[in-house]
Amino acid sequence: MELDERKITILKAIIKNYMDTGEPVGSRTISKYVDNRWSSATIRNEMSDLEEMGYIVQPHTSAGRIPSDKGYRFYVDQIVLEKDSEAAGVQELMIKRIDRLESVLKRLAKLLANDTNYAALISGPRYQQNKLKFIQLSRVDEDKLLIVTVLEGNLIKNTIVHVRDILNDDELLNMNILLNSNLNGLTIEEINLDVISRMKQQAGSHADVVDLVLEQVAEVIRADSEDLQIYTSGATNIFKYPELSDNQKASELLQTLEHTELLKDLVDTGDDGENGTGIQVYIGEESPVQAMRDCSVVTANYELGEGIRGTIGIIGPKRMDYEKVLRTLRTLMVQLETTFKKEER
Amino acid sequence: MELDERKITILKAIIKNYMDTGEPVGSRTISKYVDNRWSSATIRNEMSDLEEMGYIVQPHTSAGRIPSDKGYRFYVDQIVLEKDSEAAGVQELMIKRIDRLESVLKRLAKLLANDTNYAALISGPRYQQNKLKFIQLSRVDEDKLLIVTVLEGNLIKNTIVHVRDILNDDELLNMNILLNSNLNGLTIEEINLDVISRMKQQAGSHADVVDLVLEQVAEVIRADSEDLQIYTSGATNIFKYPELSDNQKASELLQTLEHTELLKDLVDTGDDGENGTGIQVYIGEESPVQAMRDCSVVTANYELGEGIRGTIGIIGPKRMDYEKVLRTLRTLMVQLETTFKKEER
DNA sequence: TGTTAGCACTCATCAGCTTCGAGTGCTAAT
DNA sequence: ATTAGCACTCGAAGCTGATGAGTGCTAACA
Repeated sequence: MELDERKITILKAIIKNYMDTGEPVGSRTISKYVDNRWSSATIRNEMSDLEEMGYIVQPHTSAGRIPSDKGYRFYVDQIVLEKDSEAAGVQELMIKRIDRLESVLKRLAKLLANDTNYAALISGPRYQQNKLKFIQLSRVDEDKLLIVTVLEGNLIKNTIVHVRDILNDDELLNMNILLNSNLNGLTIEEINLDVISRMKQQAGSHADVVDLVLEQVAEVIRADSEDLQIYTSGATNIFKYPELSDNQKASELLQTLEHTELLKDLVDTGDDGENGTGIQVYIGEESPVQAMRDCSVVTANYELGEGIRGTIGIIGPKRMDYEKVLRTLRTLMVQLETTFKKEER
Repeated sequence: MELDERKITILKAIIKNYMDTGEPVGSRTISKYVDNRWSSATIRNEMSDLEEMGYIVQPHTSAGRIPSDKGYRFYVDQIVLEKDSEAAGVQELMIKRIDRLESVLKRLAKLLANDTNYAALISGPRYQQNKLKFIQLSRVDEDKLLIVTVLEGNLIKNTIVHVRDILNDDELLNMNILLNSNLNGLTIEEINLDVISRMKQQAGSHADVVDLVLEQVAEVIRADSEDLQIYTSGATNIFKYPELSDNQKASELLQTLEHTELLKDLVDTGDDGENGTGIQVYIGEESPVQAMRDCSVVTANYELGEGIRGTIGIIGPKRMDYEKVLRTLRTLMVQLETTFKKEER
């Protein structure tokens, strides 16, 4: 059987209606929706066909129809196809003054959740190869040193360590020079025994400080590549959609959103999306996360230059407003990139 | 009417039972619970009295009784009274290696939620008066400076700024000396026009760099005192308690836990608790947060020395295991303090 | 041949009803 | 003062029938 013009019109009408109401939609409703172009009986026949073809399903006999995963998939593909070239509409999303990337991401997730009324998820950037850019030792107390480690991509980490061996100002300056001249531009793999022993030799009586610093630096880099940061926001938005908010499902979904380690499958994809936009849509069972099989998930990969990449995602009911979500995500990508570029200037 | 020995025994039995089951408890149950010391009829008379005195309520006629807020209050006061001197039992709570305070707090919240099966809340420390301890400028790129600001209490903030005016190494060194000699030990209020103009004068041709740095420092300090960090964990634990997990209540509670600004009333109290332990128990309506009127909230204030204070809290059903929660929180305080002291050494 | 009107049928939902059992309050006996 | 007994209450659970939205099928129509 072929998906002819009329079937497509009816299918779209069903999906649109279901998106609005969340209720199964019947043949009479559709008949009215298309200005009685066809009677409910005709619609019924077509619906019967559409069901046979797998685009819609009946939750139970003599209820209206709701779109199946395949139906949504068709709809989404249509949208992506039709609207992709269209200029993204102006959004009122505003990213204000930036302090730390982390706080931006958190705020962004909140904005996104508010704007869409779905749950939002955002992963902190992962850095491909962590090259050391800069190390700075400073004394903050008599016996405490502050180690500031700057990695490629201007990722900054601080550590305070206690030292037994107290350096005077000149020694500290020399130590800084020593560290930077030896370590700058190296990845953690490149800091081998050879480098270390050379540094220790140069450090002379303060070799143990070198040890201490290296240990902390290694720690910092490891910690950074290990735990992927994921922030979520608006998780409770799911209560706005009856089909998700029965206790069993809501509980499961919220628990998943709370335990970010369960979400890493969503942000792990280096995939650029089927159409090169970096945007991916998972409908129902397509989702890699078990608890989201009754939802749709839209993810987008952002890239802030220098190989710093992360993911933004929206989790909502299958009847989510794909058009809006896709539009919002696209706009956001652009905004995030420009804002960040301006910041970096 | 007096709360005699028998009434107390019965009241405790009711509360204990209700804590276990979450169901209203009837006279026969209590009669069995006290090894038939009294018959169900006697218990009924006593329960009638207890109800009249306000310690228990009937959710509806011919249901068993459940403790009222006043009943719980009595119970908690008893526990605090009886067990306060007792040495806190050994806890398996372990705080491992510390990197940043923030991550410790997050992990702590998670631990706490797991351990208790209630929702946990933890507020980052607020610093009473933010004195500048140390400022360090470093060049990270040709035209970018890293400003590391260390506040009293070793709170470290990083900012990267773009500079038009490029300093060479010597100038940078001098700028660092200039900044530190003028600003160290000052609170933000103390950085007045006088100080600023003096610094600009000393900076000579690089006065605009001073402006830039001061602006960022002011920003850092303001941001820090403004937004109180609150982390929550285990919010979905509330689904484990039927009396909290109907859709209406669960949704409201989870939304409140998600919007941390609504929680600040819980952590705002400089109060040390009625008995000087820094622990406070809010039962039902006593809670300052509207959405928690069906819960109990236990908060504890921690102090990491140098006026750095924050709050840890547990949110659970009114029938929470107060004894365990109080014990856990007390132990945690001690652990947090010692771990942190060791870290600071 | 495609479209439509009509009709019998299905099934979720809801209100009203009954039954069941846990639990109470009261009274009279111990 | 305590207890046994009994009538009573009320929520929960199950059943019933009415309602109505929606379907599939058939026969008539253009």
